[in-house]
Amino acid sequence: MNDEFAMNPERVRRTQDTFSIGDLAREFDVTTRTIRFYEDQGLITPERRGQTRIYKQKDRVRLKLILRGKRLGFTLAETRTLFDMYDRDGSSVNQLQTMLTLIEDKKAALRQQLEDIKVVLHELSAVENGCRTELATKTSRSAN
Amino acid sequence: MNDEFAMNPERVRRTQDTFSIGDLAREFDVTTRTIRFYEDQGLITPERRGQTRIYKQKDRVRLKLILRGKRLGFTLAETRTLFDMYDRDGSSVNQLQTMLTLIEDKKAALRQQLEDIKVVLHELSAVENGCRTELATKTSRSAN
DNA sequence: CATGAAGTTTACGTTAACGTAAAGTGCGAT
DNA sequence: ATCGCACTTTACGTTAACGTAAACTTCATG
Repeated sequence: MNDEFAMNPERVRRTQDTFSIGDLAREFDVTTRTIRFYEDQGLITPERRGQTRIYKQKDRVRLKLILRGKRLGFTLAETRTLFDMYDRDGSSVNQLQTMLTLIEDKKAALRQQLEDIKVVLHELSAVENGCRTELATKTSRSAN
Repeated sequence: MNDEFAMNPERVRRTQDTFSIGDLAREFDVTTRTIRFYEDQGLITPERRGQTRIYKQKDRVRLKLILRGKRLGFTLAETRTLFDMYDRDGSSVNQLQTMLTLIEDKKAALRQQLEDIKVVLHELSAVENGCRTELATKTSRSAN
């Protein structure tokens, strides 16, 4: 009914199959420097056409995963470990278990952080009350 | 009744009035390097007897305050600002208000962090569930 | 053909709070 | 006199994830 949803590959290009570094930078709102850095760290390995990097869907997905991992608190090294496992054995049970372990660790660390923050918030409130009290004293003294 | 609680200054020394850098390091469980670093940053200014640093109660209190500030998420620079204000005007209302502002900022940041952590914890749980589901699939397949 | 946008490499800079190594001084005790 | 320990200074190293600058190439377009 709507041409926008036609699946005919001759008439509608739903997905690009290659991307420039700039394309990805714009799409994911990161700098090209960042993307090259990820390559440096062995997280992405785009093809080359001469000097120029050619990114394919696989690379795009990886970038998305890296960014997602970051949001979840994974270091680049951790994400790379996961990628490496996937590369060595795409359907590894081991890999999934490693991921689960990693997730558990992160969750434990975050729960600890959460507790710490709560404690510090209370301490800050205590100090705040102390300040207000002292401030009131000084203000009333100067008002006398 | 107990000599340990006698207040006669001739017989019982309740408080030291000077400390070596090692004394303080031990008491607060920091390295001497740390204490010298604080001095470098202008947070403490002990006297000298030749080369040797002589710390007095004032310095000890400051160190305690620095460490407390750290626990509360204050940077050394922020703590220094507070100290500077105190040094210029020991009973400054302004100084208390600065402190209150700082505290409010920290609290706001922490509350934000708290929310972020909660979100990430949920996201992690979601990914975790995804992993478990996939793992179950693979396991059952290999069991068949 | 010149220009400008986008791409490339190399490599040092950033932030915070120290760690660590190197090399020397001071002093009480043996 | 010589240990040995505590103390001193100076200055580079650490961590993570890029930022930034310099200097160059490639390509499409006017």
